[in-house]
Amino acid sequence: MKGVAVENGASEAVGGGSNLSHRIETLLRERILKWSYPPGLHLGEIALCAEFKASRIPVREALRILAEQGLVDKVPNQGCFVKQPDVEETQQLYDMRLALELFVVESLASAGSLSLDWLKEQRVYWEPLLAVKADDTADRDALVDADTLFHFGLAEALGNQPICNALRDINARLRFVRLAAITNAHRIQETAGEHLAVLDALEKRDAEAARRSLRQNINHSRNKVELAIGRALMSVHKKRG
Amino acid sequence: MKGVAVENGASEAVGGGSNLSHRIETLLRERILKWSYPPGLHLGEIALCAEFKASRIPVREALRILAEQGLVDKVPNQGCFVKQPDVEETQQLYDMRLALELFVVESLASAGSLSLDWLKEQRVYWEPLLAVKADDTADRDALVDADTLFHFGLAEALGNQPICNALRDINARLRFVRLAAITNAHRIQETAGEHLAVLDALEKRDAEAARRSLRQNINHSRNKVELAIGRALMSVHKKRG
DNA sequence: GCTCGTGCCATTGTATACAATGATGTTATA
DNA sequence: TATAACATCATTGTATACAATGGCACGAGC
Repeated sequence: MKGVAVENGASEAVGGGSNLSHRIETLLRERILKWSYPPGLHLGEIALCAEFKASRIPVREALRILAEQGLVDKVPNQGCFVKQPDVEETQQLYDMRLALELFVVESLASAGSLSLDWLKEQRVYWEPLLAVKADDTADRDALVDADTLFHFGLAEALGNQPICNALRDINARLRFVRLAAITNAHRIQETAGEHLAVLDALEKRDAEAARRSLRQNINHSRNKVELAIGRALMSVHKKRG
Repeated sequence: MKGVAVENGASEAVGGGSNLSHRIETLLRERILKWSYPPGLHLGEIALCAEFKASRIPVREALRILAEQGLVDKVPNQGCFVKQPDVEETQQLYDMRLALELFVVESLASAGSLSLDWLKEQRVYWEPLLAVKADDTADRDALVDADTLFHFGLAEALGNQPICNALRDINARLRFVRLAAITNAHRIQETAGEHLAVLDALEKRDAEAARRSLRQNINHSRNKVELAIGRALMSVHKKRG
């Protein structure tokens, strides 16, 4: 381990990879996802070079990757801009997620290849949340992570790498919006119920029921997120005006 | 300047994008897909620099993109290698394609949003192929293109950009293998029949039937490709031995 | 004969520099 | 005042150069 002597003013430890490109990429992604860089912000290569005290090469690499993942927009001769939340695109990403996950649960139900340990583990997590109280200030980040683990765990159980990768990418593009997906106690209960329904169906190897429950879950989430994007855009506009 | 005696006579005009990275990327992809670069071939940055008379920067970019698309493997401290056809990965890509396309036809059938023009156009193309003769030396490339257009047309009709992009990527990764998918008259007839069945189901807005026919079509294709990969690998091994 | 250390080399990451392209802003003229 | 030509700047693509890391082979020592 070597001491990382070169760091920017915000000297938070960047867990990221070993090379500078990756560190910059991680930092940028973090700031974009946390809205620390507001949507529409111009990300000039030279400005970023100054900010990270790096040359253009690593910055370019980072921007390229973020552009591929859809977190920044690359306008041909003007530079990069922090992606604006886009309702239509978000809906479409949700649809793609739905497409992949429907297939996943259908396959899992047919194959019955889901480990019982995992099923139990998920049950243990979600069942208590059926009775969550309104004023329960549950850790939202933890909930979002658990939700991710639930969905991602299904995909992993199928063992299809391309599908897992695609879902990971979709998740990255949706995450800064999904923070708003689980907002209140009602939605937490609802989510828990839907997840448990999926688990039940998988255990019974009922593919149709699994598809139905999963579709319900994702569509509910999608609807919440649509509202959240509206709010977020409004707030951004307010800040600008 | 080092006199590296690498002469590629391929001075053909590369239609590709305007920048060097993109041209190199296109050339490399072409050669990999055409098996002009055999699987496992080491693609050293410096060798490629010499070959394309470019500096490392564009070459790196090209290699990176190809690595992302899965056409080359990037081994941490050894460089890039032309991807070996991988039966398991191919199967998984087919599964992912199936996942996306099942959702596409299901949605299209439910929404009934497929243009009648497109339906007719596809019918006109595939119906004659039901009666193709054994010795009919149809243009295989044209058939593969038509097949691609059929499947891609469905996705486009749904208008979901992320799904279209994903399918395009999958196609790129499968293409050098799919050339072997439609091999004989029997399979051509079968394919035509399956496609027409999908079209019928979509016209009747029967989502289940559409899913069934599409699944059949893709699974048949998948099976053929599995055999083709086996043959290809065998041939490569023979050449090596 | 086997194992371990060392030095060389390929790969990789990064920095700096230069050319070209397209956008923007300014000024001069009608 | 409006428009057109021009100057300037930001972005982008590319080249060359240097540092660092890890692998591999060769040779020395046990």
